[in-house]
Parts: sequence; structure tokens; C-alpha cells
Amino acid sequence: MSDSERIDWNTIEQKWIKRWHDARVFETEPDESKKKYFVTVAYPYPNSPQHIGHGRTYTLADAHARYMRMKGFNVLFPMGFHYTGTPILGMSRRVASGDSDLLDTFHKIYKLSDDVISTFVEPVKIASYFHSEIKMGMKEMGYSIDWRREFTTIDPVYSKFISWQFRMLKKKGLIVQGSHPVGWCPRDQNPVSQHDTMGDVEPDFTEYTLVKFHSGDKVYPAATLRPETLFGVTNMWVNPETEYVEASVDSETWVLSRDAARKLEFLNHKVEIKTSVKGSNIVGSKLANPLTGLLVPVYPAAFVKSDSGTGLVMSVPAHAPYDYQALEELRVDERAKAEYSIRDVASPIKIIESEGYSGIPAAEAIAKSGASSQNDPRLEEATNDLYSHEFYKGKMMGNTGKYSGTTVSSAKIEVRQEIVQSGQAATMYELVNKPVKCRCGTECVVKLLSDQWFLNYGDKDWKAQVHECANKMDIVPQDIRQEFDYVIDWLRERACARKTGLGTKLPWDPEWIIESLSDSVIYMAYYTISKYVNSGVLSDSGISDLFFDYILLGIGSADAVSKESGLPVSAVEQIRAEFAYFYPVDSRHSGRDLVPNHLTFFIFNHVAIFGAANWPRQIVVNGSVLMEGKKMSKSLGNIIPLRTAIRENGADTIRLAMLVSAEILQDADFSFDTVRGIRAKLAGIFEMAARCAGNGGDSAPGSEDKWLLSRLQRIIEETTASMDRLRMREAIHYILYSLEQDQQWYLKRANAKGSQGNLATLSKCLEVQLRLLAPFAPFTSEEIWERMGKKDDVTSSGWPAADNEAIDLHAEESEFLVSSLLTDLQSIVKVTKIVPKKIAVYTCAPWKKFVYKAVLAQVLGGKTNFGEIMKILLADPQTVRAKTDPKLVQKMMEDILSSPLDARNRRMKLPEFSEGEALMDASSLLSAENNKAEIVIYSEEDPEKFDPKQKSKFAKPFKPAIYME
RNA sequence: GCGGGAGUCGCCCAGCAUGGUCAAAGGCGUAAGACUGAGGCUCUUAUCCCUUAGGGGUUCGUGGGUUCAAAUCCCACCUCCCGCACCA
Repeated sequence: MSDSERIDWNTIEQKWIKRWHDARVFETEPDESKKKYFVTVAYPYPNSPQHIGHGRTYTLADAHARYMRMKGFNVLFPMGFHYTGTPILGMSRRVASGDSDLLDTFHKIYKLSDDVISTFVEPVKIASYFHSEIKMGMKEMGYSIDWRREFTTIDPVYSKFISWQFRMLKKKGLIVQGSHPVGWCPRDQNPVSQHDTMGDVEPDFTEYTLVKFHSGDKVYPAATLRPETLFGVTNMWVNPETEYVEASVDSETWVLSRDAARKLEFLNHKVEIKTSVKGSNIVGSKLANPLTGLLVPVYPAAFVKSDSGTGLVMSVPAHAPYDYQALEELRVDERAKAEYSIRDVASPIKIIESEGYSGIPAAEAIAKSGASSQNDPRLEEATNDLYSHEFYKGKMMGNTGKYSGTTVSSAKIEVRQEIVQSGQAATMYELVNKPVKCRCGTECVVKLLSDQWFLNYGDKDWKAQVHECANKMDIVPQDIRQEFDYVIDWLRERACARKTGLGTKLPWDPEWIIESLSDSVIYMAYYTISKYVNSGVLSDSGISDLFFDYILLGIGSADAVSKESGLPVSAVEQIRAEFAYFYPVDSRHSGRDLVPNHLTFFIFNHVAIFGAANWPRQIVVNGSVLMEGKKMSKSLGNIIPLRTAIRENGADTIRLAMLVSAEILQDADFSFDTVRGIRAKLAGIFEMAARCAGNGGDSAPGSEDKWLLSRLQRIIEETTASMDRLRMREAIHYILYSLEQDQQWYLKRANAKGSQGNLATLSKCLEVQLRLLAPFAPFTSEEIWERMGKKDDVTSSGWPAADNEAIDLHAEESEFLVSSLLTDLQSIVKVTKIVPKKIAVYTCAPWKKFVYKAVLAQVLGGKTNFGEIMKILLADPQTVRAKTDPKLVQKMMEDILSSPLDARNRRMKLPEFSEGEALMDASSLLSAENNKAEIVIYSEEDPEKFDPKQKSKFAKPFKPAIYME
């Protein structure tokens, strides 16, 4: 059993969770004497337990909150729960109907008992169950949340808050009404989304142009995606076997398939079916093309399906592979021609030219695809290829009237506009991935919802302000900023209410419920209010817009609010002051999937409602989590519940493993190898603490102590710089790996001198490490901190600051010299395979140092021209000796250019550095690392030196010469 | 198509903003050694190629360019991933 397994992480965790709770350490009150910092993270939707993937965003936010707290800010980090929306409702229905997929998930993955599941027929029970499950997980993860401010989005006061928000937006003219299409279940009378369908398919539909061909006053509508090809229509297709109907549609008489008539009803047409007509009876008639007025014949075609479009298809053989193929097959089908007395089969009319197609494009596309019949699936491919090719590269030909010469992409829009406006065409929506079945088994359709309410994100002035806000905001990481700018420009009207689901009723039209991405955009403000709801000071009775106007905007007076609500004036003032203190949001964390929606809406709505002083300051976006390199999914069975992972590995381990595997925007790969490694590291820190607490093995501090303490300051500096940019992965590397590496070097040096290291130095290191680690591994840090006998907790010890006094360039240079000498020795041993018994090291002659310094000064000043530098050297008596060995100068330049910038600067600053002393101090290590060889150190100019192979003359500054035997 | 991102030494993944110990961190894997009754634990060392003196050669998607110096800057190209809506 290894040490890491011997530590009882869960007990330590429970102990600190209780302590934090009892001492109320994360309950944040306004405090005018301290700077506030308000961190929020997108609240969870409680329809499942949290898994590892969810943990990343919250852990990042928590580490951020803890870091800022240690930096001395009065940090507020609250949490709420998003009950609003439709998926929970859908789940509840599925429970009621005994959906075996869902029940299976509950039993096998979530391990729920039947008693619990049976309560789930009530949607709120699902939400509240997972709510408490998630909350426990958050506590177990050690999140530093002020739980007094917790709320759900169906709380009565929250509803009032949302009503206020919406009335506000409406007053500002940002909410508009219109109609829009949705996937729809005719039986449930509800919109359907992915969660509501069998097989979890998202209903996907496109907009067709419904072209009204006619014969007399009867309309024969044909649905098309390519209205611009109307000029090339040669005929129509009808399936002779299909049932068509004659129906009154709105005020016209239409002939179309029975299926299509039904679909039109959902698209808000008034449809009344009069008579049934067999397809074969339509074949042979002639219909007028509304755009060109030309009459085209109706031909029979088996490929026409009654439930696709209208059951009538306009045929453009020159540009549609299906049409071309069907036409060619008909041309040689004597039986069909005889049956429907078709004499001359029409010929394709080409109306679009595009690079790469010289003849009839459809024919060429078919040939290229290799398709050979109407039923060949490759025809589909050919269709898509040709369609997109012509859309992007095609031009309308001379036979298209005023559209001649325009691009296909614009002709498509213009033709459509022309015929729709003149009443010769209508719009039809059609599912492209049908059949889509609702979970109730009914086949879904597209429904046009009328009088839908939209948030008008397309509003120009609004957009301009949002850009202004976004430009001022700190977006972390910067890489994602462009994406925000793009989304801001691209957003237009967005439906903000729906007919079902949990949520707040639209205040002026209670048939509608406010949609869940619209009621979750300014709720961060609500955390300053919810505290008073939870404490019993505030309830929904008596409060109205007056209250929110005053608290959130400072409009009106406390007196008026008090009079209306019955709250004491002082309470009203206090709530107002609390909001004023904590707002604006200093940092908002979320996953990158929310960039194109929530995070951008968050900016939009803040800009609309609040003054610029309360606009959010920062957005932090993180990538998702992979499990052992793979996407997490039910089918792979690799979804690990967060609480299970905590129980098995410890919260701190999970926290670190989550943050260390990738930089913030990258996908983080969670792997158990990493977990194991992290756990061992943490156990190592426990061991170090035990060692520091022990009394054996102390020894006097040496030069390596100065070095380690100097390095410690560097690590503090670097870690702080990383944290300020929220580069947490990098920060953890410094804290866990760099620091440990330095400690190891230190111990190696000490051990070689026969000491075990100085306990004061090691303790100092450990203390700093624990403080740096506290935001990431709060349990471990607190526990060890306490075991070290510290009175206060590690959080209140503050974030360490680098101590400039402890930075020791001399010590840094010494160790640097020693370690590069070790590397040189190693490579000599490796190449020569000498087993060294005696090693002589020669430091360079003083004049070389002068030359080095002079060259270094030139290089640091940006001069790298050898001739010029040589001239300067020769002009100075101190360095004139360089003349005897120009090659050496060349070599020094190379040395300098290939040394790190901080080493160059350090050497420039170091007034006197004795390589001999440094090497003497480390001779024990040099020997220990080299077969316990005898180490002798000379100056190059020492007349008494031992130098059998004349190596000493190769000595250079910071690069002593070596002889070994 | 539009928009965004990525391509690094067996694999994963840093580095690129601010060009210079970058043959390129860390982890995994692999090899040897230590520990152990034995290890799947842990620790140490090695891990592009060549080299009997600290050296040299060739690498960071491909091809050019800028520079004393390029994984890093510029141009072109190839390949892959993600988003494109009313859904949390």
C-alpha cells in the first residue's frame, strides 16, 4: 500500500467542509473597507447528477474565487439552480409513460431507487432531487460558495424579478412579435426538440418556396428549394398511384396530395378538402408556370412521394439530376407513354451556366456520380453537389429575362421575393430528416407558431452598445473574443417565450412562458436579493416593479418601496446597498458551448437593462472534458458521476487533475493516470510536511539554501503572473512540478555535503507551496497547514508575495554553473565511456571575463556584428588581448546568443562572480554524481595546475574547461 | 458557404502574444537500475540520428519569405475539428 492510499482523504474533506460551514467562511457580506470581487458561473440545469465534465467550469471558477480571496478581495461566489425549461418536463412525461430507456438510465447509471423515481412524474421533484444531488457534490468538491444566496428559477420572487426584466425590455422596444416555424407534435400539441423525440433527433426543417402552377383557377402548388430554376421547368411530376385532393386553401382552390393538405393546416392555412383525385387523373394535363406563363405537361413519376412537399414536383431536368434521370427513363418507356398518351417527351432547358459544366449540368453530374437509375442513391449526391456548385458559382443565362447575368445565389432570393410578393408563391416548411417521431409515437410536423414573441437582438443601437461593452470587457482567453464579435453581429430575433415548460409567465400575455435562455441572463443581480428571501426578510407578496426599479437601478425611493411592500425602509436600503456594493459582475465563467447563446445574451441583456457602470467586466470561457481521450457519452458508458469520483480519488485530486491537463480553452483530457500522478504528488507534500515537523536531519544552511529561497521567489512571481491571466494549468505546474524539481536539486546538493537539508528552508518552501496550492487543493492545504501548527487557516494567510530581499543572483548563477558543468561532464562520459577517477576543472583567466562582459554588453545592446565588436574590444586596453584569440570571441558570442535571456541579464548585473568558489562549494556533488571521482579545481593561470592534456586553455567564462581520467 | 480553432520529437499535450539553453517542459508509453518475498506500487536514469572530450546533423502539417537568429513573424497551400439558432 502506498502512502497516497494510506491518507484518508474523505475524512479530511468532511472535516473541512464542516469547519467552513460552521465558521461561515464563504458567507460574504458587503464591506466598504475591502474591494469586492463578484465571481459567477452558469448555474446548473438539474436534470441529472453532475459528472466529471460538469466539474471543470465550477472548479475553475472556485479556484478563481479562492485566489481572489487570498489576494485580499471580498469575494462573493454564489450559486443558483435553473429549473426553467422543457427537458425536465419531457423527462417527467417519459417517467409517467414508463420509458424504458430513461428508467434504465435512472437505475443503472444514476443508481436511483424506484421510490425516488416514482416521484418523478412531478417535474419539480426531478429538479429538486438533482438539485440537492448537485449541491452535495459541489460541497464535496470544496466549492467556496455562499449558500445563503441559493435560489431556483421558479421561486416566486425570482418570477417577479423576471417579469420586471421583461417589462423593462418591452418598454425599451426590444421585444417584438412575429411568427416562426417549429417542430411540432400534433398529438401533444407541443413543440418538440431533441429531448422529446424518439432516438433524440433534433427536428430539422428547411424553407421551401411553394410555386403556384395553375390550370384555370385551380392552383397546383409545387414545393422547391430552387425558385430560380423556374425558368427551366419543362414539365411537372405526379405520382399516378397517389391520392390527391382538391381543397379550398385560404380563398383558392388547390390540388395537392392529401398528406400535403394536412401539413398546410399546421402552417396556418385554412384548408377544407373537397374531393379526392387520383394522381393518374392529373397526369396529362397542362399547367401554367406562374413566372413565365408557359404551359408544361404533367408526367407520371414513381419517385414522387405524397408526403414530400406537395406531391407535385416541378421538373427542371437541366439542373436537377432526379428530373433528368426520370425524364430520360420516360423517354424510352413506351408503355407509360402510351398509357398517358405522351407523344414527345420534353427536352431540358438550360438556364444556369457555371464553370466546369458545358452541356446539360444535370446529365454531367449524373455521369460523374455514376448513377444509373432513379433509385440510385448516388443521385442524391449528384443533386447536392450540383446544387451547391451552382449556388456558389453559377450565373443565370440569357433566357432568364431580367435575371440574366446575376448570380444564382442572388437570383434565388430575388425570384422568390418576386413571386411571393405577387401571390404566385407561398412558403412551406418541411422536415428534412423525417420521419421524426415524438416520444409519444406520433409523427412530427412543422408548425408555424404565430404571434411568437422575440427578443430583438437584431436591433442596431442595441448591437452597437453590446459591442462597446464587449470591447471594454476582459475576455479570457483573448482567442475567443472574435467569436463573440461575430455572434453579436449575427444574432437577430430570438424567440423568448414558449407554450410549455417550467418558468415565468410572460407578464402581458400569460399564455406564454418565458423561455429559459431568456430568464437566465441577468440573474447574477438576483444573488444580492435572494439572500433576503432566504432569511425571511423578503417575500413575493407586496413587491412589484417598484422594488426592482429601486434595488437594481436606483430609480424611485426606499420610502415608496417600503410603503408598497411593507418592508422597513432600512431593509430596503440595505438590499439596495448590497446590490450597489457587489454589482457589476467581475467575472463570469462558463463552458465554450455557451458562447453563441447564453454568454452573448448575458452581455446583451446587461447592456439593455443596466447602466454602463454595471456592465459585466470579464468573461472566462473553458473547453470541455474528455474521458481518457474520448468524448463522454452514455453509449460509451464513460460518464463518471462527480460524487463517485470524489469518493474514490479525493476532491483535491479531482480538482487538480481537471485543471492540469489542458489550458483553459482546450479540451481537457481526464485520465486516471493523471489522477494517480496527482494523488502521489499530494501525498508527497504530506510527507514533506511530516519531515519538516520531525526533528531529525536538520543542518546548517548553505549556499544551496540561498538558492532555493531565491528560486522560491521566482516561483511565486511566475505563479502569480499565471494566475492573473487565469492560466491555471501553468500555475499548477509551477506549484507542483517546478517547485518540486528545485527541492530535489536542493536535497541533492545538501545530501552530497552530508546533510539532510535545512528544516527552516524546507518549511519555508512548504508554507509557500501550501499557500499557492490553496485555491486548487483547499483540503490538502488546510489540513497540512493545520498540522504545521498554524493558527489561522491558509486562506487567511493570503497569497504570498515575492520577497525581493531573498532573490540572490549570485546563488542562482552558482547553481546554474554547477548544473551546466554536470551536464558537460555527463556528455563527456557518455561519449568517451571514461569511468572518471579524477576530474580537473579549470576556470578561465581574468582577461577572458573582461572580454566576455564587453561582448555581452554589446549583444544586450543589440549589436551582433562580429567585426564591430572586435573593433571595440581592441580599442580598450582591458580587452585588447582578444586579438590573440579572435576565435574565442566568436565562440563567446555564440555562447551568449544561445544562453537564456535571464542568464544574460543576470551575468550583466553580477559584479563579481567567482566560479572557483561556486565549484568548490559543489565539489562534493560533482564527485557524488561522477563515480566519487576526485575533484580538483584550478584557475587556467595557476602555474601549479594539474593539466596533462593542455585542456585548461579552453576555459571560458561560465564554461570551465574539463579534464578527466 | 460563413465564422472560429487546430496540425509539435511513439501517443497526449505545453511553447507561438513579447523570435535567442528550443532537440523543444510535463504526462503516458518504452528500456535499464533501485526498492520489494514478488510486483501491476514507488523512486532514479535514459528515450530524434551520428560521435572515444563537453561536438555535429536533421526536426515542430507543406512550400516560400523576413532575420545574425524562426516551432514562434509574414505569404501561399494541404488536412482535421467545432458553431451556424430558438435548445439546455
